[in-house]
Amino acid sequence: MEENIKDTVKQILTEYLQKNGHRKTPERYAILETIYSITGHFDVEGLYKQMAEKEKFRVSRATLYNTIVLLIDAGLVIKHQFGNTSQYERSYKNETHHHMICTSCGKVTEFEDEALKEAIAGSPLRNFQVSHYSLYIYGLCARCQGSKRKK
Amino acid sequence: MEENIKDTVKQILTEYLQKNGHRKTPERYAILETIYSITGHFDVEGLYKQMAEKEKFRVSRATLYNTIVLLIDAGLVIKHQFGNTSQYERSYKNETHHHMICTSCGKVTEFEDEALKEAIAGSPLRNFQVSHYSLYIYGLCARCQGSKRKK
DNA sequence: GTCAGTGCAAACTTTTTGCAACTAC
DNA sequence: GTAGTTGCAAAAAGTTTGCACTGAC
Repeated sequence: MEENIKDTVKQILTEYLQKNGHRKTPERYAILETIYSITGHFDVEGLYKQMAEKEKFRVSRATLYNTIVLLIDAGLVIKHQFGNTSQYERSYKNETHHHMICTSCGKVTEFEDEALKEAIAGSPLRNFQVSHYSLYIYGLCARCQGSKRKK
Repeated sequence: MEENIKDTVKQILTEYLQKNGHRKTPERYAILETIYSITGHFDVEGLYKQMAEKEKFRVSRATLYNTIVLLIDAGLVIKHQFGNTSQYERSYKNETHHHMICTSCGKVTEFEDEALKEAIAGSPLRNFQVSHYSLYIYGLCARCQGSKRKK
């Protein structure tokens, strides 16, 4: 299953690169491979470390930034912005989900809600071609409700 | 009406400061006043300029950052994160709304949808005390749909 | 062989922090 | 008088950019 998805997204990347006159560099495939082995969110620093340590492939931060822009444009990655750093996650075959963010400890929890999804999908947007969306719900997580302390 | 709201939020700030043992400095009230004269979103740089130019009050950027944290904690301001800079907006008596963000030109449009609001409010969150939420819908705005160009 | 892509380091931007001066209490 | 606040400047953190080198085509 997982390998299947990786093959598919590589195929999508290949088509995207060809169509846009970009080169099929090993860096791009290695980055895509690594991203699709990460389940949740990641930021550039985390991706950098993971590639340096777990994968044998070392790429520069600049290339990570460049490549992520490509992957977003290719529809393979989406970008989130909570906290100080940009967070990313793979988007192909990744279930749409929502985010609960604790305003005290910063913990991010994902959840799904079919009714909510339908409500958002059914929202009448005039003259706007939706690609994806993000719902962030802020509040206090269970742990922080008792002790309202700031980190 | 507007003045009424400003008086009310100042009152809320006063109570918040007293309860938490903070001082009632003129900077804090001037910042609150300025924020509540801004209708939409703003970032720290914009707030800084507006205070320097339109208001007679000059405060340092450091104080703006410090004060905004207080105001968020007091429930008078909420924070958004689209684009590179943190965006803020006043939250007292400010209608909950959603955001459409154009992935091509970056334009942010606000809209309201009662059904959506109810769906979000009705979403069953276990062990999470909601304070507020943000829905960001990404896609192409009318202008950018024709010419899919990147800025 | 050519030019897009990469790595590196420097530059930039936004936000945080340390510290001396100030002031609300 | 004395902490809490402010302003400034330096530092930190994240991202972008310039440029020489490399390698995909």
